[in-house]
Formats: sequence, structure tokens, C-alpha cells
Amino acid sequence: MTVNEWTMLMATPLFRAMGPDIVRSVIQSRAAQHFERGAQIFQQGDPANSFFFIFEGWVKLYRQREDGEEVVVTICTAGETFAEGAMFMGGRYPVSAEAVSMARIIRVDGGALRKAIEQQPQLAFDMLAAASAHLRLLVAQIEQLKVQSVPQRIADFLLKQGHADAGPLTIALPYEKALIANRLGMTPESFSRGLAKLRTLGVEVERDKVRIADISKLTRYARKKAVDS
Amino acid sequence: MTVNEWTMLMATPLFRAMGPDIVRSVIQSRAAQHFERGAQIFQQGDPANSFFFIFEGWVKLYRQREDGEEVVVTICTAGETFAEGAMFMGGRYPVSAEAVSMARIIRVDGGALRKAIEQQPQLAFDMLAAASAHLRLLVAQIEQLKVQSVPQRIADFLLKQGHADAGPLTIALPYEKALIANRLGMTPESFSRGLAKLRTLGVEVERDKVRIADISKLTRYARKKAVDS
DNA sequence: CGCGGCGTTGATCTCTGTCAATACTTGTGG
DNA sequence: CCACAAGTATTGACAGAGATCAACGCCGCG
Repeated sequence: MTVNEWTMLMATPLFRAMGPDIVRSVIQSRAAQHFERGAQIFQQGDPANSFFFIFEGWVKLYRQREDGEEVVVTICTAGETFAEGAMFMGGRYPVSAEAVSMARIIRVDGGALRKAIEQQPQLAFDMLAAASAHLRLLVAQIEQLKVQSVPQRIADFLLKQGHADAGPLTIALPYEKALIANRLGMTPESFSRGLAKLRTLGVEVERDKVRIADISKLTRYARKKAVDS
Repeated sequence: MTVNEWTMLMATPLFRAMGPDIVRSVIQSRAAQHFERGAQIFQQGDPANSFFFIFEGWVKLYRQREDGEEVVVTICTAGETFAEGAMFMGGRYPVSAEAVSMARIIRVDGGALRKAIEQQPQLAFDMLAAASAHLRLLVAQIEQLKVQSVPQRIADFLLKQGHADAGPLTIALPYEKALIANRLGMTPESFSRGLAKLRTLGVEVERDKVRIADISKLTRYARKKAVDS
């Protein structure tokens, strides 16, 4: 574990609350694991006895259906944890996780974490906070799927990539468009056409670079009820 | 609080783990609150310092959008808790809650619960388990919205109402169809037409009574990829 | 009896998925 | 260095699903 990685860990409320000794125990002093693009981190149905922290790269969490179809639930990146929720039903992961780019990830041991919580109950609140944050994201996603059109969901996605709230902005799409499309609950074709529709709102696309002329304008569009054009 | 209510509380892992004394402290020995149909329990944005347990009735959790539209996230009923997640981000409720039928509900105090967790860290695991269960439900809902057609979602909903897994079944829709439609992310018209389509699969509808001729047949339909008719 | 809430049905239109063809990019091997 | 293949993105044509708007039927209630 490099100094930089350690710093990243300590930037999260959960690990900072633990303090150095406990952090070392829950990560069992291991180094970050390396995953190639396409590598499986865990499978839906595996016993859930760890959660994960990402130092670098992108990870998709998805459900695989009986008919073979994949449904991307969320895509996580550096500085985020995933699968903390799963551990505590004594059960199994409800989703699969796969690296969609090269990734460096550390595994946090559930058993050690339980012991840590018993010593320091405060930690439970941080875990709960992390789980709650994910709950909120899912609720927001449900809201989107239910009421927003394809181009509106794309607009929302773009706006969430760069954390500014006014003015112009250029962002780089961090992974394949097909993956974004799935995450947004649409086909790649619809994603492509949706992006094209946003041109009239000042969105220029070239390869994986997207330039937004006016963030507030796009925001207004994403929140609007009736979708003219 | 009646004996019966007490029994219901103690039937949940969370409250059973607390033991009688702690339960009494977190509910502050109050009686269940009564809500009329349509009564607001809390509003999105209110400070989140309690969660709730339902003794009787139905409660919808929904987001209200700027444009005035409501998006139903979930509908809870007797024996279930809701809004436990919200308390632990020190923040505010991300959704609103409203009784959709007469309801008896008890409020569980967040502050008291925090103290209880500090005394008995085991409780944190039960809270986390409850939060995880909700996470799973939301993930399942996202999956549904993304890949299932309107009639398939209706079929899933019906199947979840009665917890049998084979043979025939008659269920009563517990609240207005318009509410179910919203919960399933569709319009009331589409819900009506979707139900009609299920007739060919042995689903008879009369008023709020639904008779399913063959559960396994409907299950197969709900899980299927291609939707013929 | 008339009114209002709820649910169904019908006509129409728009959006999005599907299928197919076509660029464009990247990597590979001769 | 080029030819080719494979992966990825865009575009077009088309069909079907679902939303929307409107009318109507049903039922409970004053």
C-alpha cells in the first residue's frame, strides 16, 4: 500500500473514523489487488464476506438475469466503496462486479470489520451512512427511470460527471458508450441518438469528449416535465 | 401499545435483538400513532430523526419533483419498517411518506437508537441488515424497470402479493390501481391494458380481486425475455 | 337523482427498441 | 507498411410499446 493509497483511504469518513490500527486490521495489511479490464471481482451469488474500496479504475455492478441479459446497476470509481451493504445480511452478493478498466482495489474483510464495530460502535454509524448514501443513489435512479426520457437521463448523466453547476464544461466519457447506455437503461443506439438531440441544447460530442456550452441550460432541460426538443 | 402490537414488533429481527428494555426506550413508551388515509407522515426534506414501524395499513414513500409530479418509490405495509436508512446520514428524508389507507404506525427515536447501539453494538448489524434488505429491493426494482415490459412488471407485482409459488391464487389489490401503476412506473391506462393482456395467461380481474389460474405459468411469463403476447 | 372519484376503453402519436448497413478505430500479422 | 479483422459508434428504416387525450361506464355518496 503506497502513501498515496493510504491518503485516499483516509479521505473517506468510514476509514478515517476507524483510525490507523483498525484500518490495518480490516484490510489485513494487504496490498491493493490489480484487475485487468474485464476481470471479475465477484459473482452474484458468491458469499458476501468483504466489501471493496477502489483506488483507481472503474467497476460495474450488474445483475445477470436467467436469460443471460446484463443489467448494470451502478458504476463506481476511485475513492468509492462498493458492496458494503451486502455483507450484513449474512448472505450473498445480489450483484456481480467486474472491472471495466484496469483497476486497483482493496478488499475489506467483513469479519475483521465486525470485530472493529464491536470495539468501536461509532463505526456502525459510518457504515450505515455509507449504506444510506447508496440507498439514495438507487432511489434517484428509480426516479430517473420512471419519469425522465432518454435524452433527459443522458443530460443528467453528463451533468453528474463534472461537478460544476454553471457555465461551460468539457468532460471525457470514462468508458464505453454501450456501458453508459446500459447503466441508463437504454440501448446504445438510443444513447447515440439521445446525445445527438442534445446538440440543440449546446452539447457537442467528439469521440469521448463532450462539451457542454451552458450547464444551467442543460440542467433546466433535464428537470423539465414536458420534453419538446 | 397492545399486546398484539408488541408481538408484531418482537417478530422483527431488529426489535427482538434489542430486548424489551431498549425497545421501550427507543419507542419512548408511546402508543402507536393513528393516520387517516391521505395523512402526511413526513415530508421529503424534513430532518430525519426517526424511523417507523407499521402495525397496520399502507404507506407510500414517494419523491416529489420540482414539476409537481410524484414518483412512488415503494409502498410498505404491516410488519415493515421504513426510513431507517435516512437517519444515519445526519440529514433529511430523501422521500415523503403518506398513509394511503388508515394506518397505525409507531415512531422509533433515532437519538435513543444511537445510544442503544453504543451499549449494544450488535444492534448495528441488525440495522445494517435492514438497510441491506432495502438496498436489494431497490436494486430489484431498477432491474425491473430496465428490462421488463409493462405486463411483465404487473405480473411480478401480482405474484409478490400472495407468497405462494404454484397453483391457483386469488388476491385483493390492497389500494387504488393508479397507485400501483405509479409504483410500477407506468400510467393507470397502461396498467389497465396490461392487466387485460394477462387474461390470456389465466389472470381474471373483477374490481379489486385478481384470480391467477396458474402461478408458475405467470412466473414463467414474468421472467421471459421476449414478450410475445 | 346527480355528482365526483376511479377505472376502462378507444384513437392517435411519439418515443424507443430492433434489425441492418455503414463508418471509424484499433490491433494484428504478414 | 499495409491489409484485414474485430470491436465500437453512428445512422437509417421500421415496428411496437406505451403515453396522451378524450370519452364513457361504474359505483358510492350526499
